[in-house]
Amino acid sequence: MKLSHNFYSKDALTLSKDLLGKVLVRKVDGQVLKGKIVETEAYIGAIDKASHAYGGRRTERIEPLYGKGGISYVYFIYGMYFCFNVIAGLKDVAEGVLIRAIEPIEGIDYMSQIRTNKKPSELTRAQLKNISNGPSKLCMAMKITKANNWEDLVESEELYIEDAPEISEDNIVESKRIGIDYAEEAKDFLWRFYIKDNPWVSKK
DNA sequence: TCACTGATACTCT
DNA sequence: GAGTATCAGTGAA
Repeated sequence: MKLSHNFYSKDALTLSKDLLGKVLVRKVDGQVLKGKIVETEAYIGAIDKASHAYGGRRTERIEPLYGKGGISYVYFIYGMYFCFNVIAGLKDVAEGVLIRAIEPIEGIDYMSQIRTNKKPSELTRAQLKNISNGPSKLCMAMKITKANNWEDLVESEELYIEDAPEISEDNIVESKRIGIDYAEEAKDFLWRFYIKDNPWVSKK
């Protein structure tokens, strides 16, 4: 079942944990691609130097962050890559959750084709994980681009998140976030969450 | 398996 | 013009 607006109407930290184990669904080119969310990061604009919206900054690029919960925010980074975020909270509150890694469930053949031009059976274990164990990798695997920016995950039929059994607290690991060394004290916030012992997590 | 580094283009100052 | 919420390739063990 597709998650409702209600699910997203909470703060980013809670949503980050709640999203673990849920299933990201992408329909593209007549294919159905599904992946279990295994790693997330919270970004809270008001207090977080690592957030694009820190200190109330508001530009056209980050405008989706201020939108209502449940819309997508896809941004371009390092000249080559996309990252996919889910917006949390209410309108005009800049909170979001970065999806860092997924575990492919359905459409693996197609994702493998996109990423390596080979069938999954031809890949080594390492290559198989490499399909989606990182924020930009999962975007490539699922063909998420800037065209999917500002998409409503509750209304859309091409990009949404399905409900799945909750992950127990015991299996959620909190950790420091990644790739934000410039953010001073904010880089030490334990705002990254991942599913314990899941091989698809980008970094332990 | 791990550490290091270049690629690359979009956004804000 | 500078900086960036990253990745793939390389080389050494």
